[in-house]
Amino acid sequence: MARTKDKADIRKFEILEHFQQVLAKEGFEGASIAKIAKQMGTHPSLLIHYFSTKEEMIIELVDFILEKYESMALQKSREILNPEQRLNTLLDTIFGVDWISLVDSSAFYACYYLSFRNRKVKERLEKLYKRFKEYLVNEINLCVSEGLIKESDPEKDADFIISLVEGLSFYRNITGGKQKYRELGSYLKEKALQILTKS
Amino acid sequence: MARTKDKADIRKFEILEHFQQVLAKEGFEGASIAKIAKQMGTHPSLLIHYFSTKEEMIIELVDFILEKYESMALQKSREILNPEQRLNTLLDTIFGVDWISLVDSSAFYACYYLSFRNRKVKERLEKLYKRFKEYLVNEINLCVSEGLIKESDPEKDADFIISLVEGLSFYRNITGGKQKYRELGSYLKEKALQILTKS
Amino acid sequence: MARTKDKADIRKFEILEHFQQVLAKEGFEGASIAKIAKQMGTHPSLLIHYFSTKEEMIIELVDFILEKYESMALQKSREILNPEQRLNTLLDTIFGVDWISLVDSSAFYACYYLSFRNRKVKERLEKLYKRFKEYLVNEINLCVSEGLIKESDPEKDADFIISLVEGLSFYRNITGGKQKYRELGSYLKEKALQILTKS
Amino acid sequence: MARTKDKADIRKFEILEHFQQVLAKEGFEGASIAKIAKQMGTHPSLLIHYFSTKEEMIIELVDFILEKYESMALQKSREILNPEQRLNTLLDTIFGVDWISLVDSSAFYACYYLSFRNRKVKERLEKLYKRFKEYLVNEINLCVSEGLIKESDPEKDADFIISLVEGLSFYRNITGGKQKYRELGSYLKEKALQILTKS
DNA sequence: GATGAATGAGTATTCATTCAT
DNA sequence: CATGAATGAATACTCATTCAT
Repeated sequence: MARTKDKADIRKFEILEHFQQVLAKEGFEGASIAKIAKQMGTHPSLLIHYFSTKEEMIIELVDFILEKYESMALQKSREILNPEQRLNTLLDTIFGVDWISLVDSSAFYACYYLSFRNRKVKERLEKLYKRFKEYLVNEINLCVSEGLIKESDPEKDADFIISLVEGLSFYRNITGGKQKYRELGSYLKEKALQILTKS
Repeated sequence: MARTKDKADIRKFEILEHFQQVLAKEGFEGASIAKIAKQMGTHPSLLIHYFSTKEEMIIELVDFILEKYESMALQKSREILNPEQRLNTLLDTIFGVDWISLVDSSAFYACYYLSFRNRKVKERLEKLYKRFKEYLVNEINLCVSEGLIKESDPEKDADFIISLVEGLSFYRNITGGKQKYRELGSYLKEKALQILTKS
Repeated sequence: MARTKDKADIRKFEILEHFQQVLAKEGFEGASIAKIAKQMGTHPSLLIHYFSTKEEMIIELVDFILEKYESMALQKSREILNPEQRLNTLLDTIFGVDWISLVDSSAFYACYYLSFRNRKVKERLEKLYKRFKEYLVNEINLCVSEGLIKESDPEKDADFIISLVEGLSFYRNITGGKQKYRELGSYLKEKALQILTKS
Repeated sequence: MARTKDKADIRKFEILEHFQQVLAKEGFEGASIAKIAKQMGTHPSLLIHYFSTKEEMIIELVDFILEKYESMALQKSREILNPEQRLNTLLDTIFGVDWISLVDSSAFYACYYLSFRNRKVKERLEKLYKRFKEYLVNEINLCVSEGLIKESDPEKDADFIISLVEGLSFYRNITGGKQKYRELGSYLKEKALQILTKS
């Protein structure tokens, strides 16, 4: 019978949304409490009131961003039973435009860059990728047991796929637009499939 | 008999070195002129004397870092004539530990993250990767003409390799130490070779 | 029953008072936020808290000074009905010591000098003198209708009086003390009266 | 047989010219050595080289400006013998546009404002007006002895004229353009003549 | 729960000036 | 005669945070 979200949570959510916006515009150096407050039309002390510290605010923002990143990621393929279709859909998803576009690239790399100096952030990222890898390993094992993939070191192949996906995402911000990204994405997906199935 | 560097250049170089150090320790938000000066044992005004603006200092730092990144990168394979050995050495280099360790990861991703909001930085990164890609395309074409690689879309395969390399570099900072990196690196290199040579 | 001034206004007033003091002592070049704060026994950031910008602080100071200048200026003569007495009192006031001493000369000329480069300040000064002139024109017209002054171009005569008054004020700061000023003031008043009444 | 100006004097002159320009644009607060140097295309240390101190530079600038102000001022009437014409020409000059336009108003009032806090500057201004007054007293006495002016307190009338002239100059910068100034100038001149000659 | 006054350390940059060349 | 490296204090302003209401 509990209210699922109380007022404070809503407020916090609202603040984090604005934080992310300012972060995207101004980078981590420029994303000050004052600016976030200004954009919200409140006073800096309100933000402190809810998070007590900027450090804390940052940590919660990181969670906020990474949760977004993960939440929608691997839904689609879950219900498909045919292993071939299932693998295909999975790869389509992670090499596709939608996923990467989910989270503002800038915000994601802000977290990544932050992880170099902030242990808590680093831990969160590690967990995220650990879960991602586990998921992939599971999927690969499934394909192996179904005979779709003959021989594989699932651990290494999962790493391979993650590397490829992240490389794509990294490279995207350097070499241009959505169209190029889409093309390269489907090329890489093909290669990943080749490697997995040795075909 | 000309002086290769005059006093100012030496000083600037020195300042940029210290800038990079502080950047690695404190991140972009924390790398203030005052801190850099303090670490050098000088006054902030001296840094301004040489760069007049922090913005300018940052741009020169980006050049400084990216030049380092590029300079040593692709030397080794250049003199090897045997195409098979040559390709092998090239891949060893770019998937190896040394290259990526050349530049402090944090500094490199600082540049990358900066490129989201700073056009000049973005342009510099784009150029860097354009040159990298051109180099790879050349090498692939060479292998094709020598019969080592049978069929290839060199443009796309270059993109593939870069993605894989950058993915490795990205992933490295998340999943742990040098040893793991080395293993994953050589696994990815193998896969890259497989894809190129269809073996 | 409303509070006539809330805390912020009181604080602002206090700050402006101190600003004016420092201005008188150190001139515009020397009147830094830090010095004003120091004299108040507070921190520079507090002043910024209330005015957000030095520019804004200056504008409010100008208003502050000019309002002082205008407020007490033309009160005395207002209630006198006899036109001769009334004109006399008016001239006594504006050529007298009290009025000019009201505002620190230095502060007033600081505003004047500032008006050369600051449009807002210029506009405020223009308004001040426009009102002053209108007031004088009215008075002259009154004297004309009462037969005290026979022929006059009220506009030009108002300009004449203002010029004389401001000339006196200007000249005062150059040629010495109160006593001399008082003498010259009453001499000029006499001449002004002569011109107006053609006697 | 001495060179009338050596190189140093020319350089100093050049510097002071630029100083005045910057002063007009930026006010005293903004007229820094660095900016003057920049506008000249030299280095700050050069200015210091010639004036050793900014204080000194300012004093020399004040002399520079006030000399300009005085130099051309009272030339025209000097050679006229007919006393009526002579007085008339004198008044035309000092109430005319040319004189006041000689020196940039802003620069002149910069000196005036500076005199509040700088004794040396104050002394120089006092001398200037003392000479001005002496000159006027002489002229008035001349007119008296020639019968053109019947009764006068030359000292006070000189003060009267100076007040009027300075009032005009002050008022000008507030109420608008050259045309208005010209009109008011000739009106005030007329009044001055009236007062002097009691006509 | 929210506001805003207050603090004090911090920011990039400018200042006049000194010194060595 | 001129340059420019170097200094150190000063500038306006921003920062995260505390506190009282």
